[in-house]
Formats: sequence, structure tokens, C-alpha cells
Amino acid sequence: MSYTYKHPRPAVAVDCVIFGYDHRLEEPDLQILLIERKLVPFKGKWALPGGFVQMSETLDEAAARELKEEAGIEKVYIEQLYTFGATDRDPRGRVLSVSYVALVNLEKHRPSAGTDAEAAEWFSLNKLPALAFDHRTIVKTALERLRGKVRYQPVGFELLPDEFTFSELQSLYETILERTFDKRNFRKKMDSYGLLIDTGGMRRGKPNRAAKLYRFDGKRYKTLEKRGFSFEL
Amino acid sequence: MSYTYKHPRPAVAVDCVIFGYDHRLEEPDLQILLIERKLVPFKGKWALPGGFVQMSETLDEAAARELKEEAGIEKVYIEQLYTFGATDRDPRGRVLSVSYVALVNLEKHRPSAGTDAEAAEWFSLNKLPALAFDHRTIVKTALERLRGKVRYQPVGFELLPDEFTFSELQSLYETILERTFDKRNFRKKMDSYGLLIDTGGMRRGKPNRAAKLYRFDGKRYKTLEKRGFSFEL
DNA sequence: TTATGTTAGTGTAAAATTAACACGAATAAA
DNA sequence: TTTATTCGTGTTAATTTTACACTAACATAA
Repeated sequence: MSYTYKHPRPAVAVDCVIFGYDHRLEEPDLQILLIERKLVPFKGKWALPGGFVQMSETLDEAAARELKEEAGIEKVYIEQLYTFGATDRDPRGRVLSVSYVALVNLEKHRPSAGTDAEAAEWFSLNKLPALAFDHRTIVKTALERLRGKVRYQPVGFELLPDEFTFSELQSLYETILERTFDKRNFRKKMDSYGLLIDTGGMRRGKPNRAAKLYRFDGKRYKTLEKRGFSFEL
Repeated sequence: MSYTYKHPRPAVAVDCVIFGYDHRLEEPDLQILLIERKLVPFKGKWALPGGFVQMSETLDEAAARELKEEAGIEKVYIEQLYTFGATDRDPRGRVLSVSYVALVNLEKHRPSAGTDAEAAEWFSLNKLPALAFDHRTIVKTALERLRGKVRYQPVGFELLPDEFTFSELQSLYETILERTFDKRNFRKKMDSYGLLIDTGGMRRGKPNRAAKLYRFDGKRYKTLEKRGFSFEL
């Protein structure tokens, strides 16, 4: 079966930069899920999960599908990032890449468990291997987006478990933004938005004072957002 | 001549939201350049300037080319906005739209003069006609981007002439953000960044005190930006 | 049972930033 | 020369941000 057009057309792929975060680590860092390529070009090299867009699906759907098929990840935060269109970015021919950024917590979504995604592996952002195509550029762009976005939209919570402590939240921000925050000031500011719900639970198990568990109030945020409220860290 | 592929491919277009601004108007507003469609579908309707991506050009190049061919506009600020990929956004079949935002000053780039762009016309943003395809959505997205961006990156200057007065700059921001600023505070803040150069010239001609002309120091901004400085209004 | 090591949780004062506010100076036209 | 209009400027109060240190609670080891 083949398809014929009057004018030449580029192929269109979606590629996903999946940021993972594990709050349980001593020194948590951002991770990225990569897949080892089984085929030429770049056989054996690591690449972002992705694939070609089907005619019947939207771009968002294509990204969600690839996320599920190649990474075994479903129902997470995902947004379109940028479309990369250098003419020589794929040696096979003209291929555009509509890139997406996804955010997942590594406790909720176990590191490449089961599924199709056995070729998948998490890498620390600062220990990435050489990447196929222009995927390095895509990752860089994704990181800039994440750093920018996290400061004025409450997307950080997507990287945490449903219930988290203030310290965990702070560590997350410190990791992403590569800076430290004063504990009291951080808490004060976060508190002031009234977006965190005290779940009543406590994080126990470590040989120190237990920490209260909170949940992000997404509904309230949406309400406030419509009223012109803006989150800012 | 025809082109055959093993798998079906979407067609890929670029569409440009060109924001225009005329500081000479009494009550300036943002304008958008539209083109009256000569062909079905949406014949007779207004649409964003755009067209299909050629195999030999990058997406940015395609956008620049369409800007020139359809709008007669060259060498202006342009950046990629978003890629729209609803399966039914074009009745002719699957067409992706990689959208761009461009910013032009209407004194520098005369309203649809000469060129190919005779079908082109500027419309006030709040008096837009019905648009073809999903172009309304694209315009909405573009406006959100502009509003967001203008506050933390000095892109507003792209909408002004090379030399402008403080009042003109303030009116621009007030127009885009749909709010007012205190004259003295606005000036103080802008001044504090040291990004405006006093050209020595004066804006004369009106029956009131002449205003000093300034120029935006783009080079200095780039230097500061690298040092971690960030503009914010 | 007690001691120890470690993280959780909390308030205040100084500094910096933002917001509010009014009037004389300069210009072109009448 | 008068008039109408916009330009250019400084201070004070309010708010926000920053800096900073100790007690409380928990699990483990003694």
C-alpha cells in the first residue's frame, strides 16, 4: 500500500521529553526517559520516545500514544513544546518533530516496568548519553521551558506524588531551578496561595520528626486562575 | 509530477499571526494582517497569511518566505508559536499548521503596500472578521503568547519605530496588556534597566511640549541576558 | 528507658520594591 | 500673548521580600 501526493510532504513525528523525578532519593535530580534505538539510523544510540503521527489522531493524541506505547506511561501531564524543522535533522529524509514535554513522578510510574518499554531507561539529566538526531537540542529546549514554566504555573506538583511534604516540594523546586530557597520564606509563600490542602497524614519512617502531608488543590487553582490570580514562585 | 510514500503523510503549512501597531494613532490598538481567500475552501473568507512548507526550507524559513510573499514584510521579529493538529481543521484533508507570530511597526512597514500582498488588509484585533479554518484559535493563542512574553522579554520594541518616546512605549504596553500604568513609575522602572538610549532627538510637531526620543539597546540587553539579568514589567 | 542525631515547624525585623500621587515646563496653534 | 495639551520629574506610604535561629518530634541506638 502506498500514498501519492501532488506535492512532496515531510514526514511528521512526535517526540516526548519525559521528565521524571524521585522525591525518595537523597539528592534527587531530574531524569529523562530514553529509548535505545534498535534500527538505523543511530542504531544503538539513545533517543527520545516518539514516532510518526497517524492520520486519524491529533498531535496530542499521537504524543499520548507514544508515551504509552514506548514508555508505558499514561495519564500524566503533557504539553506541546516546539516543532523542530531543520531540513537535515533526520538522515532518512525530511522529518519534522513536534515535541512534547511530560512530567511524571517516579514513585507513581515505576521505572520502565513491564510494558513494551523494555528498551527504555531513565537517565539523570546531567549524565545523559549521546543522543540521536537533534534530540539534545530538544532536551535543552524542554528544560528551558520547564524552568520557565515552573515559576509561574504550578506544574511542579506533577513531578511529586499525590501527597507530599513541604521539604519535598522545596527540594523539587531547588532541583529544577538549581538554587536554594529559605525554608521559612518558601513555606510562607506557598502557604499564602492557599493551594495546599493538609491531608492530615504524616510522612513517617525516618529517624526524625514526621512531616505533614499536603495535596495540591488543582480545582481551586483553576477557579482562582479564571479570576486573574497568578501563581508565582 | 507526484510523490509516493509508504505511509500517509499530513500536509504541513505555516501560518503567521502578524501583529501590527501604529503609535501615531490617537487610540492605538493591536492590528492583525489578514488575507482574503481567493480559493475554496473558505473562499472569500479572511485567513492568516501562510502556505505549505517546501522540502528545501526549514520551518522558520517557510514562515519568513510566506511573510514576504503574502504580506510583503521582511526582516521583522518572528518566532514559532504552536503547532495545530486537529484532524478536521482543514476540510481538504489532514493539514498541520505550524504557526508563527511576527511583530511589525506600521510606520516602518507600510500597510499592504505594493508587492503581492494586495489581498492583505490590517484589522483591529477587536474588530476581526470571521476567519477561515481554526485561525481564530491561532490568533487567540498568539495574543496570549504576546501578552505573556511582553512582560518578561523586551519584545514590545519590535512594535515601535526605531526611535520612540516614553509615552509611546507606555501606550504600547497599555494597549497590549489592557491596563494602565502610572507615568512616573513606568518611566522609573524602564529607566532602571538602562536599556534605553537617549538619541538626542525630539518628537516635535504636536502643539505641546516635545518629547525626547529613545532607542532600545538590543546589544546591551543580550549582554545582560547572558549574565542572568531578566527584564520584567 | 534514655540519649542522640536529624529533620519539621515556626516569627520578626530590616531592606527592597512597588504604588500612589501633583505641578511647573515646553510646545504649536490660535 | 494666550491657550490647550503633553512632557518630565520626586517623595512618602504600603507591600513584599529577604535574612536569620531555635524548639519540637521522631526513630534508632545505647
